[in-house]
Amino acid sequence: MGRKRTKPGKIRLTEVAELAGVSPITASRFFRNPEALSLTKRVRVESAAKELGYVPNLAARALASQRTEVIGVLIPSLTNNVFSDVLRGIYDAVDGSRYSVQLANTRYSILQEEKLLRLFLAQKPAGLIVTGIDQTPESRSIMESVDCPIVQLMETGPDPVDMMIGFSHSDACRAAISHLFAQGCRRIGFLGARMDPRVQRRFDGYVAIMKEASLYDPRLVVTTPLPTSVTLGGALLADLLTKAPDTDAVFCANDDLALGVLFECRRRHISVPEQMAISGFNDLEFMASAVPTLTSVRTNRYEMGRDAATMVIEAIEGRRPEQRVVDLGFTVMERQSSMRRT
Amino acid sequence: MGRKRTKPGKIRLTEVAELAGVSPITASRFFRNPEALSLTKRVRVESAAKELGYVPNLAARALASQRTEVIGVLIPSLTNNVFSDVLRGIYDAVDGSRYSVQLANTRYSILQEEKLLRLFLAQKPAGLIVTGIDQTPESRSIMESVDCPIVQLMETGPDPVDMMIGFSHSDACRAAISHLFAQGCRRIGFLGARMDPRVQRRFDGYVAIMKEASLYDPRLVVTTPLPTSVTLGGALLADLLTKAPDTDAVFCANDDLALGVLFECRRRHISVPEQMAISGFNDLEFMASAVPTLTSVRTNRYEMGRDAATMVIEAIEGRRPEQRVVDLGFTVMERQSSMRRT
DNA sequence: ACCACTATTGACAGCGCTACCAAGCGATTG
DNA sequence: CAATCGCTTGGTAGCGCTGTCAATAGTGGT
Repeated sequence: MGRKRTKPGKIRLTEVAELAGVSPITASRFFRNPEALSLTKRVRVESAAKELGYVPNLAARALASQRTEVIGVLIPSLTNNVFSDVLRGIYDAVDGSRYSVQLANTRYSILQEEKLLRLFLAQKPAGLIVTGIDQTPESRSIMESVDCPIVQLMETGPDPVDMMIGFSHSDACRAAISHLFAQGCRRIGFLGARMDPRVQRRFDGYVAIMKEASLYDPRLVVTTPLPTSVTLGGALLADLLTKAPDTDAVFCANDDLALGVLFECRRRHISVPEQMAISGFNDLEFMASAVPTLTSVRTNRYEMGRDAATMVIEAIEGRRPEQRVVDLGFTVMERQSSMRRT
Repeated sequence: MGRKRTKPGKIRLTEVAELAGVSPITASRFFRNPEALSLTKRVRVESAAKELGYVPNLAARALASQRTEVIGVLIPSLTNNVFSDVLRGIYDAVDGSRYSVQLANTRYSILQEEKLLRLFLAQKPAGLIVTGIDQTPESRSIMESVDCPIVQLMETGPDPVDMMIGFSHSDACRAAISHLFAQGCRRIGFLGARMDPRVQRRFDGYVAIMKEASLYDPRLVVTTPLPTSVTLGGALLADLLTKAPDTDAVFCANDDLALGVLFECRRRHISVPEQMAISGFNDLEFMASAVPTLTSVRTNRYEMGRDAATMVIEAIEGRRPEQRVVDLGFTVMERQSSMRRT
C-alpha cells in the first residue's frame, strides 16, 4: 500500500455523489456544466454539496483536465499608479467569475517578461494579459503558439498577437502639445523619466509634432532612465531651464513629474501658466485639485483593465469579441496650468 | 481505456528520469531536496532536465503532496499607495524563492475577507499574509485551526494568530500630535477618510493625547467613510474650518488628504505653517518635495511587506523566527509645513 | 569478520478529479 | 414495429507527481 489513506473528514466529490445518489462523474458535471443534468439530479447534487460544505480540489481538477482557471497577468510595475488602476479593473472583472488572477511583475524587463511567460504557460493558464507590444521575438512566438486567449494592454498598434486594448500614446502626446500650441506656447519642453516603450512613444509623438511645426530643439528634451517621482520632476525642470532658459511650457510624460514641476516653479517664483505652462499625462486624481489645477491627458486605465479581463474571459468561453483591437482613446483635460488665453 | 494518451512531445518527470538513468522518484527528489542525492545522480538529473527543458507540473505536485507552494495574500485595496508599497515588498521577497503569491482583495470588508480566507485555505496554501488584526471571530478561528504559517500585517497588537509585523498606529499618531504641540499648536484638527481599523486607531491616539492635554474638542474632528483623495482633503478642511475657524493645525490620517489641505490653504490664502500647520501620515514620496515640504509620519511599508513574506517563507521551511511580533516603528518627518519655531 | 547504523535509491499505490466512450431511455420516424 | 435520434448517465482509466516503506550500499566500531 502506498500511503496512509485520506483523512476521513475530508469531503471529496465522491462523498457528494454518494449523498446525492448519483455517480461521481455526474456530480463532477454539476460543477462544470449544470445545464447538462436533469433538474432532479441537479437539485440533489446541489443540496448534497451544500450540506457537506464541499469545495472542489483545484489541483486535482487541473491535473485531470489539463487546464486551469487562472488568468496570468504580466505588468511592469506594482508601484506605478497607472498599473494599480489597471489592476483594479482586472480584479473587478475577474472577481465573481470562476477565474482567478495570477500576477507577476516584469520590472520593466522584457527578458524577465519572457521568463515569466514561459513559467506561466507551463501551467496552462486559461488566459493571459500582458503589458504592451514590445515583447522579445521569443516571447512573441511563444505567445503565438499558445492556444489560450491573450490580451495586450496599454497600447494599440498593428499586428496584435491575439487581442489588444489601449490607446495611441503618440497621438495622446500630440494632442497635448497641440493644446499648448493653441495657448501660444512655442518653446515646449519634454520631460520624461523611466523611458519605457509607452513613454518612448509619447516622446515620438512630441518629436513629430514639434518638427512639423519647425519648433523641435533637442535642448528642450530632458529624460532619464530613473524611476519617476515628484522630486524628479523638479530636478528635470531645473535641468531643462539650464539648457533652455526660454522654455515657455513643459509636457511631462507623467503626472508625478508635472506635480514636481509645479512645485519647482513655486520654489523659483515662476508663475504658472503665465511664464510656464504645464501639462502632465494620465490625469491622476490630484491633478484636478492642485493649485493651479493641472492640465493632463486622461487615459481610461481602470476601464482598460476591466475590459481586458472581460475580453479574455469571454474569449475563453468561446465568445470572441467582434473587434480584436479596442482603442479606448484619451481626453486632454485642459486646466489652469496651461490656460494662457481666457 | 480511458482517454487518448499523453501527447508524445510532453516532457514529464519520467522522461527526465529515463534520460538520467535513474528512477522517477529519484528525479523527483532532485527537485525537492537535491542534497539527498549523491553527487553523480544530482548532476545527471540536472543536465537531463535542462536538456529536455523540463518544467514540473505544479498541479500534479499539489495533488500528490497535498500541499502547494502558494502564499496567499489578503489586502483591503489595490489602489491605496500604502498597499502597493507593501505588495512590492512581498513580491520582492517571494520572487526568487520557490513560492508564488496569490493575491486577493478584500475591499475593506471583513466578511469578504472571511470568504476569501475559506477559499484560500481550501487550496492548502503554504503560508498566508493577512492585513490587520480585526478579522471576524470566524476568520480568527479558521486561521487558528489551520497549520500553515500566518503573518498579520500593518499593525502590532496583543494576541497574534501566529506572527505579526507592523507598528502602533495609535503611537504614531500621538507622536505627530506631540510634535505639533511642541510647535505651539493647540487647536489641532483631525481629518480622516475611509475609516478603516488602522485609521480608527490613529484617531484613538489623537483623542487620547488631546484629552490628556485637555485640548480635545469634537468640533476639531472631521471624518468620512468615503475613499481618500487629494480633492477630499480640501473638502474636509473646508468642513473643519466651518466647524472650528480657529484651527491652527491639522493632522491628516493620510498624505493624500494632507496634500489636498495644502492646496486648499493656498486657495484660501492661508499661510502654511504660520496660520496652519499640517501633518500627513505615511510619508509618500511627494511629501518631501511639496512647497512647503510636508511633515508626515514615515512608515516602513516596503520593509513590512518584504519582512512579512520572508517570515512566512522561513516559517514554512521550519525556521521559526525568534520573535513572533515585529514592530517596525515609525519616524515623524518634521518638515516645513509644521515648523513654526525655527 | 560481524553488526548496528546511516546514506541512497527504488517500488508501489494512490492524490481527487475528469476525458472518453458507451449504454440506457424515451421519443420520433419511415 | 424496428430503426434512429438526442439526451442523460455511468464505467474505466488515467492526469504527473510524491509519501511511505523497504531494500541496498557503504561506514566505522569492536
